[in-house]
Amino acid sequence: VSRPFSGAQFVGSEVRERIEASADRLGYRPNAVARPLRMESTRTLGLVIPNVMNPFFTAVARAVEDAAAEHGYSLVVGNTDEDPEKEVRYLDVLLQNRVAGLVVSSARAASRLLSEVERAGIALVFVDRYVEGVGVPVVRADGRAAVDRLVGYLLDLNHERLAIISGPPETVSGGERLEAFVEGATSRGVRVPDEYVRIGDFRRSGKRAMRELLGLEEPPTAVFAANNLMAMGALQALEEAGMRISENIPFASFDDVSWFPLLNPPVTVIAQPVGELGAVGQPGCCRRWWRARTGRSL
Amino acid sequence: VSRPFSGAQFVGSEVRERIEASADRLGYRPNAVARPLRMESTRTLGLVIPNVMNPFFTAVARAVEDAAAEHGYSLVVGNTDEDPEKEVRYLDVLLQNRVAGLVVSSARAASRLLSEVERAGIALVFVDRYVEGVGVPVVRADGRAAVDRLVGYLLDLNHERLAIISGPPETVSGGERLEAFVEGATSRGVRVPDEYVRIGDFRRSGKRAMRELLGLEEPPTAVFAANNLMAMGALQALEEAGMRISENIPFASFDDVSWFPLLNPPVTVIAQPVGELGAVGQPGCCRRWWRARTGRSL
DNA sequence: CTGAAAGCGCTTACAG
DNA sequence: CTGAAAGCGCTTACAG
Repeated sequence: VSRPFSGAQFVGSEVRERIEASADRLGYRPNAVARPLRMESTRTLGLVIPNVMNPFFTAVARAVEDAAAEHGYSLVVGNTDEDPEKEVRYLDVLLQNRVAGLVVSSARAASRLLSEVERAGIALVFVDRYVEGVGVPVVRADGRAAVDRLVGYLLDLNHERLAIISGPPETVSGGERLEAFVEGATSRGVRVPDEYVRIGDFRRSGKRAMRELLGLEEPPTAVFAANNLMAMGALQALEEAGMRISENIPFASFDDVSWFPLLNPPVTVIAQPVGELGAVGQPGCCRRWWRARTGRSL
Repeated sequence: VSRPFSGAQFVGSEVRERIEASADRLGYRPNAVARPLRMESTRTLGLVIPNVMNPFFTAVARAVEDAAAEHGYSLVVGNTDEDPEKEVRYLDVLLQNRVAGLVVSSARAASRLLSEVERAGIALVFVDRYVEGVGVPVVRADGRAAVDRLVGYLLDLNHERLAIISGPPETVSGGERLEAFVEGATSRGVRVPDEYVRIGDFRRSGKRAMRELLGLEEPPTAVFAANNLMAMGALQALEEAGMRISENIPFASFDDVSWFPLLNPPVTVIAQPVGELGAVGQPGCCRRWWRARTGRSL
């Protein structure tokens, strides 16, 4: 009975018809749970991210789900809230469920489990953030060049007092963007003083950071937020201070967000090509993504 | 060997220790795929929504995932793009995978499959949109009272030319909001002329609708968009026309969005308590959600 | 081409 | 308390 359902096996047309008729009549639906037990491989993928509510990861989730569905895979999603413990828990459940592959944006503490994943030979890809020492492909846009160009752009606008609301420098994206920002300025002969560098958390910290910047004796004349959430907090602080973006302070953000254009004048943005994410590893893709190979290749 | 792993069965402590030691040494991880084959019930839930990128559904996805995780369930997500065919495909895959339960915001064409789900005794709940004739609990905020209050608010502001960018009237939310809007005005002695009622699609249509409204000989003095996406389009159109929200045209939206407060002056909003969604059906919850019982109870 | 059978990794009566 | 065994629904050699 199984044969007509499991692809092109040898089945006579008479038998096939008889089986299909009965199946229809009985409302039979193959049990996808039993199959992998025999096949040793599920058609399920896991996505572990800090939080879908972050627009960047919303887009990631959509892109990954699309790509998964296209290939007949289901996507299980887990939100870690940057909590290493939750990350471990999700990974463990996913491994117990024998997912065929894993897309992870790691809170970077689960390296033990992740090495295990690697050893188990389960397909694993990092998005955006990765864990040092786990030899696995990373899919992320390299922001260096973009940040550098942004700095040039701001300086061309005659804003010499450049401030950055940075992510944690010990994270890959945080460090990279901060470094590129400071170096971009320095290389153009502009110093970024320490008080113009506010270290944030990539989350809620943007508001406080912007307040602090506005409270300085000599506030900056342009501000760059290193991701979308901090940008949003910073914009709130500006709003509260009664300042217009870009009229008073030109404002730039890493990560685009659908509503930035609605602000007047709009925020300057470094957009990551998130929609293409799902397609990475497929033919013809993707010049704009950086595929770091710290080990195994994609 | 199974016993120590599957809850409080009778196992001697000596045997238990021996087993656990070996398990540790061998890196054994129970196979969660094999279990339901015997148990007849997975610990997986399915969420089928139009699109996670819609902020309302992003919040739904997060709330449902949280609730699922809390109870030890995994969440599989599918985006239908309002395409009934995709909806059927997702539901079919989910059924094949024998999910324990299903949370669906339906594109309303899959009623055949949904009835099947119902018959199969799989837990099924609709969020926001439901399918007529499928006797299943619906979780949604009833917008009637809120829309009515909004209309009162706008009229109190002396805006008599009220326009609505409505969703499809044949959808539950679309019809309900449109009706409440028109009746709210009428009951207060204000007529809403036909040209102030633009029927949209709950998606991209907001922009065109707002353009049309602005192009009228006598444009409205206040506009209400019946969901977040159309609101966004409408705001774009306002922006393009060089108009400030609320200074020129007070603008209201169904669904809150995190960035509305950043607009100046902010959009008036009818917020749905999405965060509570995951908690519905749990003790002490939720006065603000409407649990329609078209049949079986939650 | 087709039927009968083994086995994937669990859970759970069943006997001891 | 513990071991041996059946059976969940598939897939896939194997023999006919």
